[in-house]
Formats: sequence, C-alpha cells, structure tokens
Amino acid sequence: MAGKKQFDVDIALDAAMVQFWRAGYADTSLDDLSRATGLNRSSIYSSFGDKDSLYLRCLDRYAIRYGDRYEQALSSGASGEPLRAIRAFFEVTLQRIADPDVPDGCLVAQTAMATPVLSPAIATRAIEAVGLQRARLRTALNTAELAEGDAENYATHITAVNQSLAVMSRARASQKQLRTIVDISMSALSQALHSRG
Amino acid sequence: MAGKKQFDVDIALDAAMVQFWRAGYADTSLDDLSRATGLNRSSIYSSFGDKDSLYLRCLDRYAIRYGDRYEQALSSGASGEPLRAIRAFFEVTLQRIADPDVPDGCLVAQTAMATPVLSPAIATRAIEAVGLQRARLRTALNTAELAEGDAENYATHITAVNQSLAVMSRARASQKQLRTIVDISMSALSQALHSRG
DNA sequence: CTCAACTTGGACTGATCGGTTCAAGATAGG
DNA sequence: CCTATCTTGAACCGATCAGTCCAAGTTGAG
Repeated sequence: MAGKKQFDVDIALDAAMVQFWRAGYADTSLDDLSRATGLNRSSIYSSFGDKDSLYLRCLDRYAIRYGDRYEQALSSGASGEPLRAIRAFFEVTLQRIADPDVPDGCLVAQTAMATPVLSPAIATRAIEAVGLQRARLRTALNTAELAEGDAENYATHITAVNQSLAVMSRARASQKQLRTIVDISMSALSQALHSRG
Repeated sequence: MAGKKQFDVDIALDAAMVQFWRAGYADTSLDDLSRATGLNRSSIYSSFGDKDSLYLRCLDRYAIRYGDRYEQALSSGASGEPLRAIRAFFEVTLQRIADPDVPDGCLVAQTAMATPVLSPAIATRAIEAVGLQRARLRTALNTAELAEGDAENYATHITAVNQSLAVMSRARASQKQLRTIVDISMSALSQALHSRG
C-alpha cells in the first residue's frame, strides 16, 4: 500500500485527552479538538469516530498514562512496605497536579462527576476506572498486616482521598494543602499498621 | 401597586438549583430550567437575569440550604467535643447523599471541578464556598486540644474528604463505603486528640 | 370595574453544536 | 512517474443554544 498514516495517533490522542481533561466533555467542541490535535475535523472522524468514541479512547489513554504509574508505585512496597507503597501512590497524583504541562484535576474524577449527563458507556468506564484503582490498592494492602476487612476499607478511603485531590486542586488548593490532606490519611494508615495485625 | 409576584421565587430557585446540581452548568439549557421551575423563559429572565446570574443565585441558595446545616452540626460540639462536631458535620453530607429527593454529588464540588470553563464570578464563588467550609472547620477545631497548626491541617483534610464523598457517590459508591471513608478520617482525628494537646 | 403589574407562549436572531460529504492536494511506495 | 492512500479545508445539514421581544392573557389591589 502507498501513503501511510501521516500523523502520530498517540500524540493526537494525548492532545485530545488534555483538552477533555481541562474543559470536560460538554465544553469541548469538535473545533476545540481539531485545534488541540492539529487535525482536521474529517481526520478526527475517520480516525477516531464520533465524539463519544474519541472520549472513550482518551479515557483509555489516561488509564495507560497514569494507571501504570499507580501500579508501579504500589509495587514499590510489594515486599511488606505498604506505607511506602501508599505514599508513592499519592505521590503520582501530587506530581501530576504539580506538572505545569497538564491540567489540574483528574479526567476520571471529572468524568465520574458528570455521570448523570454522559453516555452510559462513558459513565461506566469512569466508574470502572475508580473501581480498578480501589482494587489495586486493596491488593497492595492485602500484604500488610491489617485487621480483617481493613485492607478493603483503607483501599476505599485512599481512593476517595485521591479523588479529593482533583477537586481541591481545581479549588485552587496549594501543593502544601494537598500534601496535608494526604499526610493525615497516611497517619491513619500508619496507626492501623502499628496497632498490630 | 397591583399584581404581585405570582410564583414563589424560592421554590423556583430550588428547582433550578437541583437541575444545575444534577446536570451541571453546561448541560443545563434554559429550556431545562424552564421545565424544572415551571416558569416561562421570559419569566426566568425578568426575575433572575441571565444564566450566569441564576447559577450564582443557585450557588447562594445551596450555601444557605446546606451551609447552615454544616454550621449547626459543628456547633453541636462547641463545648469541647470536636469529635462529635466533626461526626455531625460528615453526617450532613451523608444524609444529603442518602436523600432520594436530591441528586448525588455536591453543587459546590461540581462547580469547583468546572472552574476552567466557568465564568470567573462563578468559579470564584465556588472556591470561596470551599474556603468557607474549611474556615468553619478550623474554628470548630480550634477549641479542641490539638498540636500547633493541626486545627488548620485537619480542617483542610476534612474539607477534602467531604468533597471526595461527592465524587465517590457519583461513582456509585455505596452508603457503607462512604461511611468507611469518613470513619477512617475520624479515627485519624481521634488519634490526634488522644495523643494529648 | 379599572388598570397596572405580572405571566405566558411563541416567534425570532445570530451563533454554535455534532456530524457528514466532497473535491483538491499532499504523500510516499511501487 | 503512477497511483492508492491519507489529509485538508470548506461547505453543508438539522438541531440546539442563549438571549430578546412582544402581543395576549391573567391577576389582584384600589
């Protein structure tokens, strides 16, 4: 065949992801996406389908981009150092929020907040993403010496606090404040670990 | 003068508030608002001005509706029972989420998440609302025996966890899970109080 | 009853939306 | 060079958007 793809799909996807991430689904028009990706309206359609399909692709891209970092962070304490693992986990979010090349907030949290007005497919994907994060945390905490059911409970709590960083960063909270939010949850976990298991 | 207001402004405002709360600013059209309030398009305009003005009015209404409940809850432990006060504070949010007459989530959290695409006036108001909640918590915790600066830190943490309930409820978390999220933060605060001050 | 104030529904504007189509041009493998 | 593929820009569609306006109808105080 002659004439291969002339643009990098992943780069375009990253640009679209950032656009959705910053402005949300409703406030991102196809013209915005065209501008962000540098791609023509027609090219977007032929390559990614309609707006919903592209948004789903961006959610997947986001999951790969950051989900892997969370996974890696959690495995850093795999050998019985859950405190280090959870700290590293939070650090992924804190670093992302501190990164000036990327919007504040979190694409998953933002999508979850908009579930009542998004298509079922998109809403489901966001909810699944939250569930996956929680499952990863539970797995990481299962190796820790915690009372029965506490791995589950702390996984839920940490997932929630992690989402709260998205809201607080959009509410102009400082890096120091975000770290305070994390530190207090860390102290609760530390306490639970030291009081036997 | 003859011909007074024929409809209850507060009832209409409540209906508009719930509509914005459920669907967000971008996904709420004037027709949606007209349908929700039972008011004519023209009446909405003559009574509340444009969409931005109405949204601000709804934010204020929300602040009155729930801000007062938070205030009251916090004052329930004014005489040196901060744990009871904070528990009551969280309970306001948990009850609201459990209320079937009202959407999941939180209008303030939702507005905060959308700051990049909202008018500066609206974004500022949402950020102020978060700051106000934090200030109330700090005041309530100042009476508690906590180490220097901890009242501030816990106020920040509790504000964040409270916002996280909005995200998690939209992500279909169960009431039990929401309570778990709260309980772990409560245990951290309890620990800080018992280790002297 | 009178009349001023309020409410209504619908029509209208200009703009933007998502989505589709197509002809012209650019690209690179053969 | 030839040609299949990809990309582009623009035009176009029907729908919806926020916001405005007005004529007709309703209300209730005086």
